[in-house]
Amino acid sequence: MPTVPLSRETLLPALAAHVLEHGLGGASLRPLARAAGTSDRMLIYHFGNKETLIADLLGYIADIYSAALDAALGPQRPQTRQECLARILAEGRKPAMAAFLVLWWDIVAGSARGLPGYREAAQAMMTRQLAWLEGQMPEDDPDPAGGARYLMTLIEGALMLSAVGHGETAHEGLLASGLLRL
Amino acid sequence: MPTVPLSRETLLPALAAHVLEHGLGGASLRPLARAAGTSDRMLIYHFGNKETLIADLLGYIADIYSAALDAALGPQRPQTRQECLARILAEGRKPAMAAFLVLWWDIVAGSARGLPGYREAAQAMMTRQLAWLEGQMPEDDPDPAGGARYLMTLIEGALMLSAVGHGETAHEGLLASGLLRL
DNA sequence: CTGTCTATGTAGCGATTGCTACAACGCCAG
DNA sequence: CTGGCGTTGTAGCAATCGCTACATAGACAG
Repeated sequence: MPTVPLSRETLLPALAAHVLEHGLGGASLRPLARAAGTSDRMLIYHFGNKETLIADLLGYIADIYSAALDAALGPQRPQTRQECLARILAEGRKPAMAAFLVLWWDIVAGSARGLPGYREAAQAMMTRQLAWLEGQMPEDDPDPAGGARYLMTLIEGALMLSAVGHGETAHEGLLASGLLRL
Repeated sequence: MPTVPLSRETLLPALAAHVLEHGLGGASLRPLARAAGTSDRMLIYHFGNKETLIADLLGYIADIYSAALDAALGPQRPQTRQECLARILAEGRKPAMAAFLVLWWDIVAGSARGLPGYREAAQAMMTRQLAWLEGQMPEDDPDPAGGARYLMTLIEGALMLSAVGHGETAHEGLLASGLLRL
């Protein structure tokens, strides 16, 4: 079999798969290299140092996240905000999203702490998600921009509460808001 | 000067101060010990191993967080949900909360990843915050329990968006929700 | 053929990791 | 006085960390 040439681009998918499974915190060069079928020596050679490797990796992950979002998006718009919210929450409950979400909180934590590259990647993902959400707002919505931001705030809050075992709290809150029907 | 005896209880405040400044990710025994004026040797002696040290530390942090919440709570109740939300958001913007929030995202990430002790601590803090929020709901509120959960979801969403540089998005969303006045 | 440039393997550096073996200290019971 | 018990210091372990020096191999230009 022909061996593909190593480069940033060919390495990034395997690296992304590794951090999706094992997280960013414990991501050290040798395990990352093993996952990509190469050596720590070559990771440094191609990326210069670990910091830019992680930054590049986060950028790549932001890209594939956007692509996944586009793929998951059906062409049909919801008729109401309630339907829009319910559809997105259902998306977040899919098993394929679970690994992404776990990694997401690593990125949020890194962003809050100011680690290089984290905030840019997190911001890019949120910007993309916001644009997607705006496009998903009902056609007759009186304030699609504001509504999308409102839904976004609720969604992220619900995700966070779920991450700490308070999913039920978020669910009850959404019910009380009238945006979720029983 | 009399040296205070070392124990879990006397060590935890110094350890908490250290992780508040430097985070949980890079918290290793020797720096922790230095911050507490002792040695890694003694940390293991008193806590058994690092895992239970971190778990105990998270429990302690959850406690001081609750105490800080109680201290910040004025006896007067807000008259409206809007006032309640505004007051809490203002609380979250205080500089003293900044270090706490950075650490908080570490805890959320650990909880999402299933690290031992993280979910319990995060859940405890959220439970406490929810109880506090319920007590803060206006006296004539038609649904204090649901309203508190609704506000909580919005608040946590706003905090998360702020952590990734989308504070403006959350602000506009809250304005659109009608819960925040200009 | 020769030189140069890119890509890669091998080996190792000094630092740090969580943790432990061993000895010594002070205390209090007998 | 003695012996055990709880506490602490010193030293060190094997493993891992990010990174580098050095040699080598192949491709390609002159």
